[in-house]
Amino acid sequence: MEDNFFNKVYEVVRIIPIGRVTSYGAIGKYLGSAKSARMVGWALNKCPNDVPAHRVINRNGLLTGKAHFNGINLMQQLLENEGIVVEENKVIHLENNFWDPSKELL
DNA sequence: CTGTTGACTGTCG
DNA sequence: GCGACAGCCAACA
Repeated sequence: MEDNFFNKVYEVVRIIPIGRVTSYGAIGKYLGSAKSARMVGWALNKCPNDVPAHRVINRNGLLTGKAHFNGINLMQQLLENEGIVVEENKVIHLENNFWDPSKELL
C-alpha cells in the first residue's frame, strides 16, 4: 500500500465502526495535519464503493458532502440506517456518535 | 508547465 | 459571535 495521504484516507474511512461518524479534520489530523481536511474531501471525491463516505462529515456535524452523493437524502438515509440521528442535514448527538481515529483507533 | 478549484479547519480581526 | 485569510496537497483545464 502506498503511504500517500490520499490512500490513508480510504483506509481510515473504511474502518469507521457502524453507527459512528467522523470529520474531515479528524482524519486529516490523524494523518498529520488537520489543515489537510480538503484533501480528505478530495479523496472522498473519488468515493470508491469500499469507502463509506457518508460517515465522513464536517466539524459542525453538517452533511456537507450530501450533494456529492447519487441523491440528496441518500447520505442522511444511510446515517439514519446505522442508528445515527440526522436532522436538517446535520448529525444530532454528534459527540455521542463521533469517532476520532486519533483516540479510538489510536 | 502554471493556475485554479476543492466534500475543511483553525486563527486572526 | 461572526467574517475573512491562510494552509494543506492533488487533480483538472
